[in-house]
Formats: sequence, C-alpha cells, structure tokens
Amino acid sequence: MDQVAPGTGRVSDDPSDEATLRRAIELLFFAYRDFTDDADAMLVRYGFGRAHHRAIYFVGRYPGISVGELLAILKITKQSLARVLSELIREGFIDQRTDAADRRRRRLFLTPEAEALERSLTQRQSRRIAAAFAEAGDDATRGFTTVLRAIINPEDRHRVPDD
Amino acid sequence: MDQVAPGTGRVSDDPSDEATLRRAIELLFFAYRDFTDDADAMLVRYGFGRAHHRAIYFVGRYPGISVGELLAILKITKQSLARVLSELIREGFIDQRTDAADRRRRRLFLTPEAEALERSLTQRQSRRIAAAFAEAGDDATRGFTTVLRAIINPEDRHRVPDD
DNA sequence: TCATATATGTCAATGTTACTGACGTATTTG
DNA sequence: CAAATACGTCAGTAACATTGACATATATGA
Repeated sequence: MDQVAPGTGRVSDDPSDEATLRRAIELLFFAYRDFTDDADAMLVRYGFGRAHHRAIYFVGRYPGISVGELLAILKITKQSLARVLSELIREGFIDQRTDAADRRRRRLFLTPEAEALERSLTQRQSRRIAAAFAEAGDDATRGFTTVLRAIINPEDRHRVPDD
Repeated sequence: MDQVAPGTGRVSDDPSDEATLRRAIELLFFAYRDFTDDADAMLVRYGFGRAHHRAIYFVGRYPGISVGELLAILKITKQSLARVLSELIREGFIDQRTDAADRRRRRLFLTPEAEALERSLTQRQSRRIAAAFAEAGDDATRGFTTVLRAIINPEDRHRVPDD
C-alpha cells in the first residue's frame, strides 16, 4: 500500500494523495455522525427527527423566511418539507404569516417554545464544536472553516456568513 | 446583535462566540449535504441508498471486517445493517466468509463489482475534497483535519488514521 | 386585460433507512 | 458444562425521503 510515506510511519501529508482524501471522507462521516447525535437524542422526546430540527434551525436563523427559500436551503422536496412543516405548525412550534407585500408568500416564524428548543439544541451542538475549537486552536479553526466552505457548492457558499 | 465585531464589519473571529459556532454548524450542514449528494446521485442507478454506500465503503476500507465491527462504526442497529447487508449479498456486492479461527464470526468482503463501484463513488467525493484542499491550502487542510478529529467522540477517534 | 409565471399547498403511491425488543443458534471461553 | 459472544432473524413501527400530478392564489409582463 502507498498509505505510508517512506520513513515516516505516518499517513502522508500530501493533501491530494488517496490516503489523505479517504481520511477526510472518514473524518466527515464520523464527525457528522456524532455531531447530529447530540440533537437527535433531544428531539426524540418531542417526537421530532432530524428534518424537524433542520426546519426549526433555519427558521430560527432567518425569521420570516419563505417556504421556497427554506426548500432551497434544505434541498428536499416540497412534500417532505410540507409534512414536517405542517407537523411543526400543528404542534405549535412554527407560525405562518402571509407576506404583506406578496401575498403568495408564507413567512415562517418560531414560537417562543420553539425558540427555547432551538437554543437548547444549538447549545448542545455548539458545546461540541467549541470544545473541538479549543482543543485544536485558532489556527486550525480557521482552516476548518476555510476548507468546509470550499467543500460547499459555489452557488451556496453565500448562505454561510463571512464571505 | 453581537454578531459583528466592533469596527470590523465582519463576523468575529473569537472561536467561542455564538456567531462563530453557528457558522460552524451551518458549514457542517451545507458541506455534508453537498458531499453526500455526489455519491447519492450514482447510487440511485443501483437502487442503493446512503446506507448501502456506507457499508460498501467500510467493507472496502477494512476487507474481512466482521459484522459487529461494522455495526460499531456505523452506529445503527443490527436490523438496519442486516437488511442492507443481505441486499448487498443477494445482489452480488458483498461476500461473506466464516472466520477460520472463530467460526461465529462472518467476515465481509467486496466482490470485484463492488470494488469498482466503491472506487467510483470514493473518487467522486475525493474530487470535491481535493478541490477544496487545493483551494484552501495545506495549512487550512491540516486545521480542517485537526478540528474534525476533535469533533469525533474521543473513543472513536482511533478509527481515523494518524493519531 | 390576458397569458404566463411564481409561491404554496395537497393528493396518492412508494421506497429507504431507521428503530425496539425478542428469540434462536452456533461457537467460544471460563 | 455454564455463560458469554457473534450473528441472524422475526414482527411491528416510524421518520424521512422520493416522483408526479393537480389546485389555488397572486404577481407580473406583453
């Protein structure tokens, strides 16, 4: 195998070799697996899943967001979102208000209860990220941000602040 | 809002403030969304989903892996894996061989067809990662790796090389 | 104004991935 | 031999996603 650089006994640092890329793939898998677990564990108590969480998160992030914009962020189908959204509305987690200017648009808002849940979920995940940042240092943190942004499709990079 | 550091007009770099942590959460979401899309698009042609991909990936990564070890990696239930695995075996993508020493164990291997599929899927995802690494630079790449590893539960960090 | 486009909601049918909990069997190990 | 381990399998359930078609309200451009 060419996984070990000659003489070092470690994975090569050449960022384009296969071992390095596979390592990145695996890091993404394991990190995302554990990262989502933090929230999943809380959501079961509400009968919600990951899709509900994502909707709550982005409605909280962009209060008054329209259904169409939320669809563009989540990249799921209208039906998938509709089910999740109608459950959240029925359970009193999301309010829908017709846009005053363009009355085709429904603007979405979190109820106070949902805001509390969102804060709690985000806090959990933030704790994990903050611990990793502290452990890795500021330099690594900047690198993490830079690479993750570069992984995102160019047309969607504007969705994350600090361009 | 305290999202803007005084005088900079940009998101603060303090890696523990809320805006930075939320940005990290969003980066993870968007990056993982686009990253998995690469493979998902190929898998539909085989009638496979993300779970099949993960099984194929890790059996390819660790030829002869046991069912139990695969479960520990994927962190899904035995039943979920059993369905995926039996489909892959039935379709000729995975071979099962009883371990010679401990005959309770079933060791899993990719068939040549699955190896080809695995390479093709991994290549797609690698291309995205490699492009991001090239764009971000070696320094950022190391930071990315360091932080992602720190996000993973400590007891599972050994699963990714270069400890 | 009229035709077209947009935003949203909703229907039916379907598939993948996941869960819990229980049980059976073969095999290894103390 | 008893207990633990590895694996497979049963039944039932649910979350999350898909495609495609259709309805409605509203906005907008020719």
